[in-house]
Amino acid sequence: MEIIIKENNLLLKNVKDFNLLHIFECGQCFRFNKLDDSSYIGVAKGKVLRISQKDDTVILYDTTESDFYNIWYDFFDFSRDYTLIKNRLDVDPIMHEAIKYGDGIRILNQDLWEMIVSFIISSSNNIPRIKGIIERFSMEFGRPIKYQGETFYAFPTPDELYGLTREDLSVIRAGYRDKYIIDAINKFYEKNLTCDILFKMPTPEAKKALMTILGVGNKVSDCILLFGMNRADSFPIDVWIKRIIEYCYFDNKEQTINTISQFAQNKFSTLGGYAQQYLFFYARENKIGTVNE
DNA sequence: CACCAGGCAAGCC
DNA sequence: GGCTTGCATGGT
Repeated sequence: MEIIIKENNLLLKNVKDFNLLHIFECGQCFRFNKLDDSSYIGVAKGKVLRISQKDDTVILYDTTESDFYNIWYDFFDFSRDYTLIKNRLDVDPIMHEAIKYGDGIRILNQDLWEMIVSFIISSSNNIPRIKGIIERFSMEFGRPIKYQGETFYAFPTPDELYGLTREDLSVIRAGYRDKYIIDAINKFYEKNLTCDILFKMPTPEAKKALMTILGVGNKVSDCILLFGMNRADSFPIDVWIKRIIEYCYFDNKEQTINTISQFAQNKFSTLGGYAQQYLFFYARENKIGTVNE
C-alpha cells in the first residue's frame, strides 16, 4: 500500500482486500452512510470521515497523515492479512462462494462502548431502524462535530450519559431497550465495568462480564467481542446465520444455537468471526433460506 | 391485519 | 437446567 498526500486528502494506492461497499453494508457498522457519489461518510472515534474507493485506490478526504496512522489504519484493520484469512476459510464450496461474494470485507475495530450500546439496540430489531435510533442517540447526547459546514455528532460517552432517565431516552424511540442502555451507562460510570478491564480479559471471561449488563445475552455479547474487542474467535449467531448454516450444512433442518456454535467452532476455530461476516453478508444479500430465496 | 427485525429477561416447570 | 412469553417500534 502506497500513501500519497494530495491537498487535504490522503490517497491509498494498491490497497488489497478492501471493498468499501462490503465493509459498510455487511452489518457491522451503523454510523456510515453512502452519498450520491458512492463515497461513504460517518463518525467514528470522535471524528468525521468521508472515504471513497475506485478499484484499488482509496481516498480519505480531509484527513491528515497522523490521523491516518493514529486512527484509521487500526479502524480499517489494515495490519491484518485478509488474503491469508480467506485462504484458511476456503474449506468448502459454500465458504468459497461466500468469500468470493463478500470479497473485501474487513472487520472494523470500532469503539467498545459504542458497540455495547449499538448491539443492545440491535436486539430484535432491523438494521435501518437500528441506524435511526443510534443516530438520534448521538444527536441528542453526543458532542457536535463540524465538517464542511455540516454538523455531525460523536457517539456519547458514559460520562456524558450518566443520570439519564428512561423518559430522557424516549426521544430516541429505542422501545424497551432504553432500560438496558441505562444499565450499561450505570455499570460503566460506576467503573464496575470499563473498556480497560474488558480488554484485559480472555474472551470467555470478557463474555461473562459483558453478559452482566442487562440486554446483553449470548448473541449481543458475541457481536461486542467481535466488533469492539477484535475477538475473532466469537461467532455471533443471529436469525440470518442460523438460517444459512441450517440451509447449507444441515439439509435445512432446524438446529439449536449450541449445535451451530459447536459446528462453527470445529469448522472455523479462531477465525469464526471472519467466517461469520462472509456468511452473514452472503445470506442477507441473497436472502438465503427465506421463502423468496 | 398479521408478521418480522443482527434477542433478551423473567417467569414458568 | 430448558422452554415459553412479553416486549417497543416501524416496515412490509
